[in-house]
Amino acid sequence: MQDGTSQTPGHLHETWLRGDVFAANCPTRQLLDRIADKWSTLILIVLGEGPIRFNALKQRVDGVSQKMLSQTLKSLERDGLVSRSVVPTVPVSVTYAVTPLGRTLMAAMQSIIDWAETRMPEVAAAQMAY
Amino acid sequence: MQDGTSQTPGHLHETWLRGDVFAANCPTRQLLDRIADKWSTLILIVLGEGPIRFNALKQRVDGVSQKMLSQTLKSLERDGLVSRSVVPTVPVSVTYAVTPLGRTLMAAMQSIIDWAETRMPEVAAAQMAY
DNA sequence: TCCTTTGGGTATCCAATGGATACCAGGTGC
DNA sequence: GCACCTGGTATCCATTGGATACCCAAAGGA
Repeated sequence: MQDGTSQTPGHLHETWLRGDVFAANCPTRQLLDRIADKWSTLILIVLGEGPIRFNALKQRVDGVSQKMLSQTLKSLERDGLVSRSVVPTVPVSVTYAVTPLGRTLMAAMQSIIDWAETRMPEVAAAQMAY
Repeated sequence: MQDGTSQTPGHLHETWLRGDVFAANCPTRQLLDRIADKWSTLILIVLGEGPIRFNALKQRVDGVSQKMLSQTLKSLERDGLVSRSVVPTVPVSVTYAVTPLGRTLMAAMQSIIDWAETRMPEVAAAQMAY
């Protein structure tokens, strides 16, 4: 099937302005296609506190299923944001950690987190008023 | 069914710790539940360039369906991030704009956009190498 | 010996979400 | 009368996500 919108027959190649988020080849768009889902960001934030094993991570990220945790970690690993290391204990334990690249992304996400902490009450109020 | 924390969507106690992203009542978590989908952020960014009509917006956000555009705009409006104004031209045109609150969110998102523009090549490279 | 537990998953099934398409209102120009 | 505009809804179907069951291999208990 189509990998999302990555194959848009575009008339956009030469003239793409800064911040052309609408175009499928924009880096912001590509980033969002990767991490703008319910779990990726949460997982990254928890991993930011330090390396953690699969089941511990599952407990910290409230509500995530094993399936989605495994799947999301795989995709974060493929993107070079998270590293996976198998420790041959018994039973085998698997530790996940944020890579240096992932850590730079987390730094950028901090302003979003700060916004949420200061402004979410206003959003909640707006929704009540609606 | 041993988890015991599986669902408490409605009422949240005031005892949430700072940065508890794992808990469902954390503000960051709530923000992500609202805007961490494929279209919300893209739509906000395009709206950030100035007020725009429905169909124009649909053309700028490459690949969005009418259904999702309409739905996402509705939810952004409910959250007080976007305003909707019906202009009685003929045919009726509907203009969407970012509210002041929405604009503060966009400011916070700017660091993510900057990250994407500088670091996405590394992500792409990581994926190739995988 | 068999049974259970433990960590880190997969396999399977089913509900919810997203996308494509068709249709609607209602005013305009042809 | 008919097609066409904008800004949507209604409908159908494919994909995604969640719940649950199961798997592997080794340890530990009865």
